[in-house]
Amino acid sequence: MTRYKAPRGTSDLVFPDSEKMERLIETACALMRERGYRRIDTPILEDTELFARSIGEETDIVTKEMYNFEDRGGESLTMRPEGTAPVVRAYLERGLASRGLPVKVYYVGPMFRRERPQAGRFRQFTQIGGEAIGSEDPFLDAEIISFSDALFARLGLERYRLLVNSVGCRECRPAYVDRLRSFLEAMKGGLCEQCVRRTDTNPLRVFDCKNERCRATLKGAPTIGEHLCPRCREHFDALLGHLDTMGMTFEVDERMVRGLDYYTNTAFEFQFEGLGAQNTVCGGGRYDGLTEELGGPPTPGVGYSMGLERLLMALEAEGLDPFVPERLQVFLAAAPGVQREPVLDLLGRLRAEGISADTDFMGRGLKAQMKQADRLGARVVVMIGEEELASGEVTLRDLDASEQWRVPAKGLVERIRQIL
RNA sequence: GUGGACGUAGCUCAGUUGGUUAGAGCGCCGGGUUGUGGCCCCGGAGGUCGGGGGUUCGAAUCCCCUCGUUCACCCCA
Repeated sequence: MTRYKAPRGTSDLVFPDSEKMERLIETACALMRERGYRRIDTPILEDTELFARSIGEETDIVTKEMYNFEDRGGESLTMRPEGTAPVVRAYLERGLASRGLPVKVYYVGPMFRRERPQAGRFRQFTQIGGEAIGSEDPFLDAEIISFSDALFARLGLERYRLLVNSVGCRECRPAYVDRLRSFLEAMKGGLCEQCVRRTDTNPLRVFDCKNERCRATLKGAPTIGEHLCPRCREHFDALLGHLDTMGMTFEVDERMVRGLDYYTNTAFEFQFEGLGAQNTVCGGGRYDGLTEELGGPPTPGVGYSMGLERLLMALEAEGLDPFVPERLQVFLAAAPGVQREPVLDLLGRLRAEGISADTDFMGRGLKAQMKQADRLGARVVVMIGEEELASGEVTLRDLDASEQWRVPAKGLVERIRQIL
């Protein structure tokens, strides 16, 4: 056991897992591009204030989960806990609106939250996310939501469900929350200790309580659905209609709340089976007030973010393995005593042709080199020995077919191409 | 932040009521083929038994503390 270990909640991603993640990222990014989204990369560090303002001063993320620190110049910086606020900040700072609305962008990268790790929860995790800024058309909400569905379909995933809800706007939500709060205060006797506490801090959360008595008490609670203003109602109904026509199956879950303050109207989540307690792989929604909160002009926006480690777990849970690792195409094995020059020359020529090639660097015997070739999944081995060199030939072995031939070094590349 | 479970080779794990040089399988290195993989056979390397303290003639094994991992709560991707 070595002295240094990866910090709690972080881990090394080692091959072949690292390659699965790489392929997953490639697949997801390609799908975003197919839908007209362009790539954006924002810094991992941002002003602490950016997150406090956007996510909400009282949220768990801001009050206890952020990695923030004072840098040597005295500024308070934070390692991003999520991707939306930085994107919106960049949208404003870079004047992306002038590139034409809506601005549709996607990002991939690490996010950081200082929580206790558990199944599907890490302190550093990878998200892919997309944001569509500039339109309040519910069709755009539907497009954002349908991305996940399309990605899951491409990966072969099936055991998931989509939950959607409307959390209202800046007018109707506070009114609803007040009404809910007074209901909860009146029914205090029928609630557990935690729910009584939540009545003050985050009343919407009481709907998550598993306690039987609370559930019974909450039967008569006012729902957000009954309290949406006409505008929000219309937006939500239109969204549901669009999801229908897109052929997506979903459940309206009026108890679903998102953990970030900036959401308005649409909120949605994709949950999977078999992932443990952390079963949400993708979450998102609309954030029509966020740009103003950050000092910009009123601009609507919708987005999603997806946890890629969780997505990998979902694949595992469904027994899917869509990413076969790439094989090495050629391994060059030189018999002991053979000069380096002809080996390096051939290696260079193969690589220049775009053929993946590797060779021995351990000074091993031929047998051990063959073993290495096998371990690397090489398709063919080119053996170079004194004899071959003398006659201007090499031995070409097809490891899959277990056949080999003496071939002239001249047409070797062409010959290898035939096998591959 | 709270609670439970668990820490023995790179990995997965054995280790009998505390007893002498701590084991297996896989992996790794080498040999069986002085120029040939995957199967098989043989050999080898590799372990402060998470760390510290205590009990004992003797601790991987019992006790305490500590660190770590893991699962759950809170909350979330």
